[in-house]
Amino acid sequence: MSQTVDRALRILPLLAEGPANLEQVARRLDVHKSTALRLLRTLHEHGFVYRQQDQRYRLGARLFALAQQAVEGLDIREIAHPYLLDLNERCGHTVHLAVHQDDEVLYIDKVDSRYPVRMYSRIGKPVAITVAAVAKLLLADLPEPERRAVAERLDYPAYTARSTPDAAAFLGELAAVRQQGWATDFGGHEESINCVGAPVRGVDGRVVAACSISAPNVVVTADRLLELLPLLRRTADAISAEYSGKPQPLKESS
Amino acid sequence: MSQTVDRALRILPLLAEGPANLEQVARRLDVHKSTALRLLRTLHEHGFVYRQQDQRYRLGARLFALAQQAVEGLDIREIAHPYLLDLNERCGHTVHLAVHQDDEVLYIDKVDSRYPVRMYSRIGKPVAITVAAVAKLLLADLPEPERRAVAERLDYPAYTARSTPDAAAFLGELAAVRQQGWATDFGGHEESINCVGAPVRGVDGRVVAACSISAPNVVVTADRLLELLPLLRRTADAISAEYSGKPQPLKESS
DNA sequence: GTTTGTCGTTGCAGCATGTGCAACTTTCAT
DNA sequence: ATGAAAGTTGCACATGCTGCAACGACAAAC
Repeated sequence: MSQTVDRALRILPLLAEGPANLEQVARRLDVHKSTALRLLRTLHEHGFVYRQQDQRYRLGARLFALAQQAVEGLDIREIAHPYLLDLNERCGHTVHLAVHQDDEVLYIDKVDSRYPVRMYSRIGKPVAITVAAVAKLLLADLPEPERRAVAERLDYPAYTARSTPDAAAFLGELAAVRQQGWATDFGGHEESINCVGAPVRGVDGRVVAACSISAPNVVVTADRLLELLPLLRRTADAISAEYSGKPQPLKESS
Repeated sequence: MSQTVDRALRILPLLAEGPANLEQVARRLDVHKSTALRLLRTLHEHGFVYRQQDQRYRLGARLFALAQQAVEGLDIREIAHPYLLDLNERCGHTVHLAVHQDDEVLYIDKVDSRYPVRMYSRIGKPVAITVAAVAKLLLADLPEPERRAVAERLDYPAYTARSTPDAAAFLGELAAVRQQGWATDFGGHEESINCVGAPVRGVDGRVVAACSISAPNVVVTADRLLELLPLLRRTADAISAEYSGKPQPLKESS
């Protein structure tokens, strides 16, 4: 739309390929040297471009700083919330969003079931880390040594007969979860409550959060709950896309 | 320099603080709404800016992708080389540059001593990982569980009486190195050779490489070698700065 | 030491391009 | 329904961007 800005922005991906001097930039933009010079100067003043000793231009630190600041400033909860509402709208069950921090997995958002039977959980409350689907997803993404270290640090309370018994079993389960890209908790925390979860990933592919659908046996069986998996995964992927700033996440596709 | 581009670029840090709508952007740029709209559209077309459901603008994925690509494309060796030459020029000793990969620490560049007595090392050769100063620097920066895992995987050959004896000693040394920001190897590999090293860091502060000065006892004592530490650290910091694309790394200051 | 070539930089005239305005549309709250 | 608030469009004007050509700096070639 704006010719000048358009040209300036085209310089950046060009420099991302590797350093380039003024003439190369001018040629690839198909503009006069002096024009390229002015654009580069402007980019330089803003720190987006940097000039190394041999006078060639490179991408500058500002770019990295910006990207980092933007990532830090992102609030998953804010972004995810409308999607969680929508998911709850479609399936009717309780929906959770959780993140990992300091050896704990915390619920940071929740949309209650529309059915009269609710499950006990609270925003800000640590989840049962050894059994919850969201916890498995978040821990499964850790690098191997750290995953093992955490697993060995944890206690394994026998909430039910189906609770994860020990670190070895937990690590095995994490490997499976990592592999398949989703997780379940069938009565591992409370005998009558089942749960499926899917990961939310950031730009770099790392799992930054996990969301889940939970429902008691009396409302849906585990099998029926699993049928919601595609919907859940689509939702998680949509949140990931928006969180990563992916283009065209607009719902209007006509 | 270029008004249009300048305005467009000022939008980015503004959005890094958090999402903003058209009017807010226009107000902060002190331009008419329609002007801001055109700039945002151009940024949008290039993927630098992204529009979330509530119509507010955010930084887009392109920015992250660019930053990442730029980082990957950076060749430490190419950037560091002139600094290593300069360092060698000033101190006269052998200078090394090393990186960490796959449980090994490799020399990737070397400038030979000006003294007749050379030390044995080759570019591309794995260093003695349990004793070398550069290895300590690179491993000390790993997250705790991984550091421990690596330390326990290693063998601890007794090259000399002063070689690191076992994993516990190594981890202790790594902790100290991490703390002080530099490392030494006094006769741990070859009885008569000493070495000081300093880390090169990337934008995010992580250690991406390490450089060192090595010299045999017959040329300088360990004490004299340590006097070169400030020079070495300045060099490493200069490489870090350029590698991170920091502004004004031009030697002309006046 | 001069010449030649390459590349970055500057000043300027002309007009393409970006600007602000005002009117229109859309969205949302009341 | 009605109004306000925010986004969008078309247009006339002149700002500020463009390309040119000339200059300067530097290095290589002879």
